[in-house]
Amino acid sequence: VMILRSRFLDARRKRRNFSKQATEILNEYFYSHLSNPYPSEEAKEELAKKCSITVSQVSNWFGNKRIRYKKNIGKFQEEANLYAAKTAVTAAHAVAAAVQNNQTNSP
Amino acid sequence: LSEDKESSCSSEPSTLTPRTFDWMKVKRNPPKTAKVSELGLGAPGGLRTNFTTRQLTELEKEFHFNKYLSRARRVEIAATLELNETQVKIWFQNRRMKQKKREREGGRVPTAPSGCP
DNA sequence: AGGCTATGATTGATCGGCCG
DNA sequence: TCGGCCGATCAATCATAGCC
Repeated sequence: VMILRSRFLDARRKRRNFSKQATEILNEYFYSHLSNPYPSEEAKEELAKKCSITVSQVSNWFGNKRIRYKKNIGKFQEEANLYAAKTAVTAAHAVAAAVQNNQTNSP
Repeated sequence: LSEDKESSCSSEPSTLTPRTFDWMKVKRNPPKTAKVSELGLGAPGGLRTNFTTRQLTELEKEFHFNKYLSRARRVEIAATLELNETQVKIWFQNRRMKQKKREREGGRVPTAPSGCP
């Protein structure tokens, strides 16, 4: 019953962790959409391209992330705040840029 | 483009507190494989059945013959492999999706040119 | 080296929507 | 109204990667 588990010791074997930056991009999306972390097919394709991984891998990543996040929210608290702060900063920059742009364009 | 407006948290607009959204509460009903106080048989109720190598081999063989099953064929296979018709039906459905996924992923794009140890 | 956690992939089964 | 299929997702598990 046990030895037969080698059913297909398959592709699952050689697993490679995604690059640090890819994980960064995925986490940024996840936490900036924490209220509904379900990227559309188009969004997945875009993320896949940015991360240099396949759309399926993006789906797997979100699937695993959602399940593991809700399984133990506390364990991700730190990470959540980290990315929340990060997106807040980029948002601030965007606003600043917009204001700057507004002043130079509407005399 | 539409966006999220989901809620159902406790309250607090606390800026730095992720909150609990509905998707985090989603719970799937346990598998109703066969029963829950059914006729005799010790069919596990609420557990993910583990298909044997024999069952998978037969299902795979049948799949390469037909991607879709007729009612009759399904009954036949279910009996032969000792599975419910539903399990056979679901297996074929999942198998078709897997097939499509492979074809779609056939010509990949993932930039992964790495050295070979 | 040995153990434990993090993580990507797999897969039986569920959910909601569509269709004949 | 009923059952099958699709597409997405869930949830549990596998096997490995990586840190200590």
